[in-house]
Amino acid sequence: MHDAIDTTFSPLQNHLLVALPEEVQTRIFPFLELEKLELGQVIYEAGGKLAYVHFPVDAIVSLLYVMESGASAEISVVGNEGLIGVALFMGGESTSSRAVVQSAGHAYRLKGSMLTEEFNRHGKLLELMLRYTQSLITQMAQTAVCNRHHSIDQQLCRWLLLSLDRLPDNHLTMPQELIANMLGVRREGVTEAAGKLQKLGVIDYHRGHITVLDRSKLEELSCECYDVVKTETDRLLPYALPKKSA
Amino acid sequence: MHDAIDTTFSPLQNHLLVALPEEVQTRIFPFLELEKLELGQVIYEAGGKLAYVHFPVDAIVSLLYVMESGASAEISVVGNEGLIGVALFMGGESTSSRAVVQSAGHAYRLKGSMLTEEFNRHGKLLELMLRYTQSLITQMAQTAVCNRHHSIDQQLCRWLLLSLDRLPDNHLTMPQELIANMLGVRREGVTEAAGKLQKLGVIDYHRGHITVLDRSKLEELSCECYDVVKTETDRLLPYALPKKSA
DNA sequence: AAAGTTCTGTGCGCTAGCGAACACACTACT
DNA sequence: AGTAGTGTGTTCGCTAGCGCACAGAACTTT
Repeated sequence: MHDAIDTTFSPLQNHLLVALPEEVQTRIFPFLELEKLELGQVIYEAGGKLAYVHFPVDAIVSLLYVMESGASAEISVVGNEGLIGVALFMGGESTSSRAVVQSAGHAYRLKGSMLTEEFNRHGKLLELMLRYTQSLITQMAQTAVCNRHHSIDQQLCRWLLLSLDRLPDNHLTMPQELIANMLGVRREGVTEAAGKLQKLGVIDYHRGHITVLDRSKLEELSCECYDVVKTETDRLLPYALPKKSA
Repeated sequence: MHDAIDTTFSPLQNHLLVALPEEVQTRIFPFLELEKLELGQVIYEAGGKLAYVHFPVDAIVSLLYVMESGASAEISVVGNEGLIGVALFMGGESTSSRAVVQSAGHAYRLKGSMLTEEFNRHGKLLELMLRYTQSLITQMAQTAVCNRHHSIDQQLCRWLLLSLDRLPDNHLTMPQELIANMLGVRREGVTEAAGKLQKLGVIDYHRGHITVLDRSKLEELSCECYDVVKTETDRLLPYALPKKSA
């Protein structure tokens, strides 16, 4: 699919890792393990003890809450701007949500004990992790509001944009059924909303392959939620703005 | 209503403050200022820089998101188990939500600089704040899911229970209009849901005065969300379980 | 080429919640 | 006692989204 995709990866492709001072990098980089993440793979289960934190490089991971009834909803999205497993350093060691791979790719994982050790040095890593956590909080809060007030059409746009920002290209592989799980709506609802976008020439959708054709139109059709999250994330994590800083 | 309610307050009535080691208490308690909080008072505005953190003793504060359209939704509730203003130590200094007093009462406030100074000593206070923040995250995530999947009836029960847990008695002063703002629904929707509860003898509702008569019934009628949040909060903040630990 | 699987489109009846409009409280003021 | 104000109950038509059921299209397997 890609020509360059199977070249070597580097931890520097993750915005948090690249922003660490060299001293910290030399301490923890040797312990990073590259892991391949398949679509749908569960990185950790709700309530389970976290053994690792994951720093995505080209994968996208969703924090998903699954209810007793089986109904689900996405709480937030994580790409190479962040990490999966904040509960580890926040002190809880587990979360009530599940982490699922939304777009296949790769991530570096680090043993929980290694991370907390560095965290407890109370240096730049702590500061970065906390700022990232706040951006996560913003995203979750916005998701709550969006779930309450906005239409499926708008939410789909928001979701596509959030995914797009974390993707190397404008192409996403994911059947409508899974998108429906993320948004917490019926598959048919997604079919309809995606159909509209298709008709407008904003996206191209074929059997689980979405290509975004008109990004600005997408932003226009989305609710304010995308913008709020984006702006706040950029404010909190300024280093993540340029493509690379290394 | 209470005989003891207008006696002097103490910072020890806040579960976070009471859990601090004595050494930290002697450092920061002299700087705590007792503040009276009126119903509807805005403690901080969305996007505004935070000057203080607030530790409620007998007040309840809601983190509320207000959209461009004016529609709103509650993100989480804070009582004497927590504090208002986590963004201060998380590094963001501001939030996209507003903090509104949901139940009048009192809180101790502490200058932001005082808090961050103590936070940066990287002791027990840091640990407590982070654990509390994670419980906030859990609550926000659950709110997002609840907004997506549960009926107004269920959500009202959840909301009442969360408020009840943070209240000295089983009585709450708040018109349906404001509850509607919190839940992000129409006032009429609340009227209907509250009417049902009234008919079932679960609550007594008269012109903004709610008295909970049958708490266990309320738990039964609520969605799973209340329980999830409660359990997780108790797990993360075990010191908050008994009445006092000092 | 045939058969099976996965993904998408469509149609239909149903309900929760919305928006608006209004009548009736109960409280407070003067 | 009267009047204004605030909180509550109710009604009615409307729409978004649900649950279900099925048809067809596009890939996969053999």
